[in-house]
Amino acid sequence: MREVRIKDTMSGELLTLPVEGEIGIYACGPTVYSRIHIGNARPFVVFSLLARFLKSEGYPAKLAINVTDVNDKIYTAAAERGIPSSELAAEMTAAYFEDTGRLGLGRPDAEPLATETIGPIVDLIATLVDEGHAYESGGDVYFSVRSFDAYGKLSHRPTEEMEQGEGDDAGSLKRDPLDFALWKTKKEGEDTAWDSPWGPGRPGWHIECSAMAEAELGQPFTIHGGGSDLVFPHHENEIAQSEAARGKELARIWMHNGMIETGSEKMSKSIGNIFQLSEAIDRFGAEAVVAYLISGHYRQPLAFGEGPLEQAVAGNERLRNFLRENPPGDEAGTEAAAAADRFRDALADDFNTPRAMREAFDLVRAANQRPDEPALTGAGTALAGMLDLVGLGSLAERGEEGPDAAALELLAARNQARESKDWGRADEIRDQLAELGWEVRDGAEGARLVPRD
RNA sequence: GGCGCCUUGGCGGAGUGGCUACGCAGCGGCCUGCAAAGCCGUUUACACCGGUUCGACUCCGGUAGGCGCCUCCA
Repeated sequence: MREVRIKDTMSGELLTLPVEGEIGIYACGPTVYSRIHIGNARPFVVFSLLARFLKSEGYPAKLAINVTDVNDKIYTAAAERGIPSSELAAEMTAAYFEDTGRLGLGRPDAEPLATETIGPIVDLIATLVDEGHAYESGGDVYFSVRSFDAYGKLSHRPTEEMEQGEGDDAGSLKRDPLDFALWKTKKEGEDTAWDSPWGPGRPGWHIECSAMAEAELGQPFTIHGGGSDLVFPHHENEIAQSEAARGKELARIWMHNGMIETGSEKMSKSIGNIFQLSEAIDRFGAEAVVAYLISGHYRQPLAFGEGPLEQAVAGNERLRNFLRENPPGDEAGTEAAAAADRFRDALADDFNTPRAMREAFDLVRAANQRPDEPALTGAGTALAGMLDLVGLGSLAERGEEGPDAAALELLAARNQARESKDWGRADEIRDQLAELGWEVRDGAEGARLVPRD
């Protein structure tokens, strides 16, 4: 079990994960009012792979990624389409599961829905009211920010000059402009509501995460993550709610991923420069999308464009080619094993995926340079193990189907043509094979057929 | 205006006080009937100006430009 360090947003320091007890990880998932874009996919990939790595190191990690399925935006989007908001939310939740499922990374250990956590949400709000950290006003319930002294400790903002709301007209109901809604009374045109001690309504934006995180992971848990745009106000407010209610820390480490940018501007549904995850997978494939998302350090912004995606495709092809020639199986030699070790070291050091990938590519080059080096036997085994850790294990999988009889026949005919040095005929057959989806590679041991993309 | 971050070679993107990141693309070469794959070489990368230092891309200060959050947002 390696010592794993993660940069904590709150303290700005690298903190070491505890070796005792469960590693609870909560990452904020999407609000499902439309299909998710590739920026939304970044935390899903980062935290899924982090949990996978920790488990492989022997840490008892549990990953929870929520779905926020009740929200103003959902009402608005549903009204535009003229369908019930619950129907839109269900549709988009299903789309989210499908789109992220196509990444081939499996599912998080828990994926709670806000609408299925209403009980704990109401209880949490009631506690805050009882403790004097929240108050009812006109059927709404607001959190009293000034009742929580530590407010601002995550985002390091002075409480002066702050004002928040969800674009509604609740201003007059608040005692203080800093306060934010925990519970919103049912309004005209809204088609979902739950009973509560303050009348029918629905949760505010931040409270659902506090409740779901506690329900799934207890409090405190180890890592709370999400996009860097959630630091304020979302995560700041989660801290205020949870810590004011329970009198103890919410999470030990705050881990935030950087934004994906198009033309140096962040990808955002409200800006409209979005690229849907499903579209990216359709065009470049899941492996390329995953490779792209781990091509930069999780905390840094990542440039988006066709170039980077195409580069990911090409890089994957290099790895796949190597694995075709060096299929996993043999036990890894010392040098190959050392590369795998450094790969894991990089991941243990603030989850540095680009540095880890360097080890993968370095290993490929070394093994290609010195194919007879004993220390590099089993390089394919080592490489496949590394790639599996970052969700690219499929690069090691052999094509599901070998060449069919027709292709083999053509290949044999081409071999004959080559023997008689009938190059024209040989090239002609090569073109025919290409049309059948096979690329011919002539090597020392004869010609091979490799599936074309 | 407040808080924080960034500026690396054609592109993406790591990293370190003195040593080739890596990948993609281009160019040249090796191999090859040709091609593919692979290998080698290559295009003198670290925004600018000062400072600290024997030595800075890597630390400090400033300048310019850019970004994020402060309103919904991964």
